[in-house]
Amino acid sequence: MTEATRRERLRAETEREIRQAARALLVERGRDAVTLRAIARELGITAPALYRYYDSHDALLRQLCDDICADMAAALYADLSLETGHVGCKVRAVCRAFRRWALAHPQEFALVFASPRDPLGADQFGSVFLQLAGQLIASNLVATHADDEVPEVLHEDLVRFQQVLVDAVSVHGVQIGEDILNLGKIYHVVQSWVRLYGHVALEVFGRFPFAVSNPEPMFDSMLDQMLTDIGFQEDANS
Amino acid sequence: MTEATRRERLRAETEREIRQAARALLVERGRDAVTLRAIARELGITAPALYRYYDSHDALLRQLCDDICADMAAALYADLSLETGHVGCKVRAVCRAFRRWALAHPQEFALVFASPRDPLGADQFGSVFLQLAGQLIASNLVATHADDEVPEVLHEDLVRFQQVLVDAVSVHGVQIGEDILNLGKIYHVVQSWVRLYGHVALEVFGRFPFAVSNPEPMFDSMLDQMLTDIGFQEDANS
DNA sequence: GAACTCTTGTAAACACCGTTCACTGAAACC
DNA sequence: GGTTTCAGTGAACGGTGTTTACAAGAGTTC
Repeated sequence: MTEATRRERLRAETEREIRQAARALLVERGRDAVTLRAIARELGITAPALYRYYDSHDALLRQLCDDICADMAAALYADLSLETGHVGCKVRAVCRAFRRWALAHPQEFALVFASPRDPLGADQFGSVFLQLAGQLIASNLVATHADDEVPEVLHEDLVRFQQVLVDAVSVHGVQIGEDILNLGKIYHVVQSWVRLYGHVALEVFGRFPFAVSNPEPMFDSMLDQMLTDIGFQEDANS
Repeated sequence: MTEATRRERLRAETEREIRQAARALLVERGRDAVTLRAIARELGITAPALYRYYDSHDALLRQLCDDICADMAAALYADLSLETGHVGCKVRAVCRAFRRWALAHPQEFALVFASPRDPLGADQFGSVFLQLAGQLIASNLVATHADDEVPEVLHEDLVRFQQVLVDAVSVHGVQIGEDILNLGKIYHVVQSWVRLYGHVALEVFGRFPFAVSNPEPMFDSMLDQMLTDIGFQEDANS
């Protein structure tokens, strides 16, 4: 187990502390408070020492994004594992978990999901959504959508997403045939992501055009509608 | 016209230049480049002089947000005035204009619509949307939604939005009866805002789970679906 | 026109920031 | 034991928001 040398262990430990301090600063005092000097102060070292671990402040922020994604994925998986119902229930659970996470971690959400930087890859995205989307589409419950519903101009992009989904699911050893993962279904997954993300972001940023005093039922209501539209919704009360 | 004294005119002029410089910096080099010293440098004055106009850097940023909202509203109104069709066409036009504006001004969009700061009031929001939403709801085209579709828990909040809409429309001298502006319709307007905002934000921030090479038809497709769901969509090609 | 106030700007300073560089001292290696 | 590797230091540079004391012009009053 302890193959690593003493120096390597110390380095790993310090790196862990750096990430931890950066995360705490982001959560407690916002993005602008995540400064090299503040992190160093927390660890009891000086700012230039951090350059032994990260090339720049920006690189450290990127690492922070990755950490956040990983943590979010873990949180979603955790909530998902508590849900033992059929696929529809699982989708609902993971959507609710996403909202809950975003509201509990607004700074992290803003950094990862609403910053005009490089688009994040599928892996960084937290594979939870893709995993579940794949399973959802694969399940025969969503069989009402055919390819010809989807405008031809979108085919090229949706095929790309199809590949992303196949790859995401195959990581866990599951195989999906292209006939099951058709474009009509994929299109509806994209539409669902639009609504889920839209609702959560509006709520986190307080950008509904009126004061919302009771946001949770509003979200659940949107979710019901979404699940109905996507093609399976046996009962609205989960 | 020139009631103002010479000093007042000079002050107004300087303030205008400050806003202009701040805006240019935001657009060209991002939020973090909007610095008091950079603005002052642009005007050929020193940074502390700016404190004669704004209490703090943060206050200046707030002003910047207001300016952006006003400009966006003007842009949307301009695009809207080019559309001479019925209400459905106007809604489509303003939604497209919103997307176009957001993509052309990503930094401004991020600042105004995706920052974890105080929620913006209805006026700051750019009254265009509310105006149009009011007109849309008032038109009998959207008559398919009844109040009992809407969960009771949401009534309180939707009534608040109802009031916001009535106020927004009445500013322009138009009166709407409560019977026409019913909760079912209002609910669908909120759902539409969720989808519109979600799609635009995902596109601006590059947060679709796959590379989108052809985003415009995807947006139009979403818009078609949205207009259909909201209850009026005579022909899909506008 | 002189004296006065109000306003707008300046310069200097403080504490903070990211980043670079020459350096130390200890761990790791041969 | 000598050498190399490397985490960490301290000083420095130019940048930031903000405060303070001060100057100089504009507007006002007598």
